[in-house]
Amino acid sequence: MASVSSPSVLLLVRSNSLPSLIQVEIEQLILRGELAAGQHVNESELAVRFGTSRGPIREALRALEEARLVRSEKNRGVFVREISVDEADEIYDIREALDELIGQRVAERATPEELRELERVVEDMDGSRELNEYHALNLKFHDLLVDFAGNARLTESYRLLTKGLLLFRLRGLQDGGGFAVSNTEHKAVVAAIVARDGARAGQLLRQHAADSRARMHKAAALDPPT
Amino acid sequence: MASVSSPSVLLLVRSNSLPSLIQVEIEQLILRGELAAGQHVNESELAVRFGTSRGPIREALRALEEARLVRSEKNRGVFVREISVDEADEIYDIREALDELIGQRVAERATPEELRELERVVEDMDGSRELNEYHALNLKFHDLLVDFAGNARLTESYRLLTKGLLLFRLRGLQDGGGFAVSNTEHKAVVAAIVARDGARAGQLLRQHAADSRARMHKAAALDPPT
DNA sequence: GTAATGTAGATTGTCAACAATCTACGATCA
DNA sequence: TGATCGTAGATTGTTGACAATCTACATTAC
Repeated sequence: MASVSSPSVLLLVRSNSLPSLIQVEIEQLILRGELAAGQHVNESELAVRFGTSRGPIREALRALEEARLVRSEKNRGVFVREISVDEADEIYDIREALDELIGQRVAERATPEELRELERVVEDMDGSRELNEYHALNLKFHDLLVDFAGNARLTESYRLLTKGLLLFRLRGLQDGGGFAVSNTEHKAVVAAIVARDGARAGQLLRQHAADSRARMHKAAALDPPT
Repeated sequence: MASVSSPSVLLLVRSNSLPSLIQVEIEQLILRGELAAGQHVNESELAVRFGTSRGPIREALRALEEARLVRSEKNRGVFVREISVDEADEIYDIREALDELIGQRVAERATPEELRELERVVEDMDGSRELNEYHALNLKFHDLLVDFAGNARLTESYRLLTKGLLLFRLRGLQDGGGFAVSNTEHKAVVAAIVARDGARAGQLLRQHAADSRARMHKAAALDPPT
């Protein structure tokens, strides 16, 4: 059943086009693993699911292909992309550079209110005892950071890379097999930001990304080598 | 006339899908300025031009929208994107970070043969007296650098950003009004790379991008403030 | 038993037509 | 004169149908 969640759907359909709505919907399907990595995506199936014809579906899939979330083989259709360790490494190379940039910029330009918001999230993580909650807060923390960097295009690029990485994690392994992400690193980053030490904040955030990469490698080593 | 340039077109049509071919074709139209920034893109017009129906055209346009080369307004169609100075600045923020990464990586991993190729291009630029030739060599120089960084995803991201910038330049102004790009900077970069000094190569390449940004600002200041 | 061949069903690629919406321009009225 | 309304043409949004291609399975030949 094509569940319609929001109450004011009409407003969305007025401003956003149908293909773009379908695009985010399929993206959610992929990111939640309902469409597994490597799986073939059936156009007609999606069409009946969303109650449209195949046209808008195909347009959405083209956009997702450009976003590198799916790949397309002529006359065979589109497949959910699966990311190898090497490709994840490539993404991490870029992400580390962007994280450094983010740290610098946030330290330089975050408003006092934004600083408080960052501190609050880190405190909440400290108090969190549940894995899901902790994970959500962690995502939120990094989301806030990019936003506070005050560069829309940077946000866009960063989110795109992150989605690619998520695609890898959904391949089965979960962040180093546990929730090893220590909150002490987050605290150090926030401290540097509050101190307006851009260089240090950038350095710490880059290292944070590097640690995440290391956890990925550790998890991949325990796994069937694809 | 839909000019068919290559002799082995059939091979291309066998492997690549029609929409993806149309996508690069439209992209060329935009990047060459035949479709001017801000201009409305007519689907039917392109359809007859490429000898297809509107379906594949629309798919290609969706991909170009995701690549941020066009924007789309519901029921009004798609328009070639126009980049403001602020947006170009955002892109330059990212590009500087990536250029530093590129410099580092190339210094660390370029093969002797690749080093020679870089040196050759810089020499050719020295000998060049024509603006077009110099410009083409300059583009080639930076293209080689990303390639030699040995990270496909980085290449992809970098090229995407560069296209966005090109979109800005085509708004009328040409690279600081002249060809101010001094070759001495290129030589310094290559020297650092040959010396395998990654840190310095990265720093120099970042500075090179920053200079390019400065030229853009200079040109924008002479222009009607959009 | 295995490999090659052939066929049926399913899926993608493309198209042409129709409905919905927008835009430009002229008519009408105060 | 100026503003409002309404209509005609053009353009986009979406659909259903058809052709081309692929995939899986059964049949045949060796």
